[in-house]
Amino acid sequence: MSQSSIASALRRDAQHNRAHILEVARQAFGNDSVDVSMDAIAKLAGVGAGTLYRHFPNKDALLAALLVLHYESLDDRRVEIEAGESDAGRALELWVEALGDWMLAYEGLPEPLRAACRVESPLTPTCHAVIATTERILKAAQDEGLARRTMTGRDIFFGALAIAWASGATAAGEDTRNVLRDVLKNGWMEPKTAPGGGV
Amino acid sequence: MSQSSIASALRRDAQHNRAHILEVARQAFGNDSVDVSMDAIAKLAGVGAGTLYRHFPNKDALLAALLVLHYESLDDRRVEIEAGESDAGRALELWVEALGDWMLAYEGLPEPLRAACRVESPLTPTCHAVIATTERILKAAQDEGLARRTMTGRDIFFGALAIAWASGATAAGEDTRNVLRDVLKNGWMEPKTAPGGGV
DNA sequence: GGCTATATGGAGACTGTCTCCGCTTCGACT
DNA sequence: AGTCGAAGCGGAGACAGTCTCCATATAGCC
Repeated sequence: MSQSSIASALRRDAQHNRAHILEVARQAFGNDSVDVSMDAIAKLAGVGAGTLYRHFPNKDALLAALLVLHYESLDDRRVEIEAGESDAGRALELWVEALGDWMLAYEGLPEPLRAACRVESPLTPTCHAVIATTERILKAAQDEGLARRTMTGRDIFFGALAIAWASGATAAGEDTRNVLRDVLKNGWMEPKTAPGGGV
Repeated sequence: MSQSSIASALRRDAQHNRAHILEVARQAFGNDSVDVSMDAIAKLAGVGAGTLYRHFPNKDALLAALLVLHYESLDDRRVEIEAGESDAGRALELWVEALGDWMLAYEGLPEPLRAACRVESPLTPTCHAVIATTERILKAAQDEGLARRTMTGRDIFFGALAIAWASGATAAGEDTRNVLRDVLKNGWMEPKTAPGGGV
């Protein structure tokens, strides 16, 4: 009874529909890509388009709701990394890896994420949260001299996003993905010896 | 008269229309982005949609025709670089810079370019040509020990493309673009002293 | 000037996002 | 249990984009 106010704000049938739509969308986006049409999702969920749009006013909102769920597991991973890894440099490395996987939870996801960083969208808050976390983990590494101060959390976020976009979910760019990840890593790592080319 | 066989294969009015459409499209894509609709371009050019599609069977084909023109100036730049720069490492650097500009000739261009690398499209040949050139310039740098052998021309192409995509044409990511470009550069440069993190 | 291959333009098929609104159903109150 | 208003539902259809089809118009060779 004393659930959250959100739960009680929705009639029980609506709650069920909402959850069902999310589950169906998760599978549809996961099996194919975010290109699956809203109408198709409505049909798969056995509801009318109106119902779908009542719960999620546009496609980004649906994606955002799905991503918030995913974000929770990303945050769990963050806690895990921060707890288990005392080396701030290694922690950053693990975090960026987790970040890459998160961004590719659904094929085609990088595009709306990028858009959300430019114009307000339902995905925007999640993006900002991820950037802030990246910033924090980066700073810890910087404070220990394990990462250059030339980069910001935002830079790393965009770097990871760009790599996710370029390599996509298809296997086509497996090698390229690994190489670019390595390039990004080298990019933030503090050179052990002489400074390379600065900004 | 003894122009190319292409010219004589088209009636004069068709030649004129084709050229006019190209010019209009160039301006439209340049002022706004590649999102300008085909219908809008047809209207701007004062022709029917049928005429537009007769000359360019789909949007990618139109983009490809435009890009081929741009590719010529990119190739001029390549010749210029190769002639004027004896340092193979510096040549690579200049080439990647030119590459970045070329990829952002029109806002939104990176997306179709990436798609063309995965599935056949009118843009595919141009992409392959650019990758091959990058490979060649990279190899020259590698042979002089100025670039790591861990990267391929394809990797650098995708790296540049990813950066172009992430920073877009809008000014929003000016800093990020520069930082990422630097990261990419550091990524291919042979470390002067001790080897950093390997693959 | 006549004729035919070539070219044209725009209606409309198709697909996708999203809105609107008449009808249904839940569930609180009696 | 029965009533009833608010919450929810579904799907027709508005709108925008890509691209096709074909009746009509035109260039340019005779």
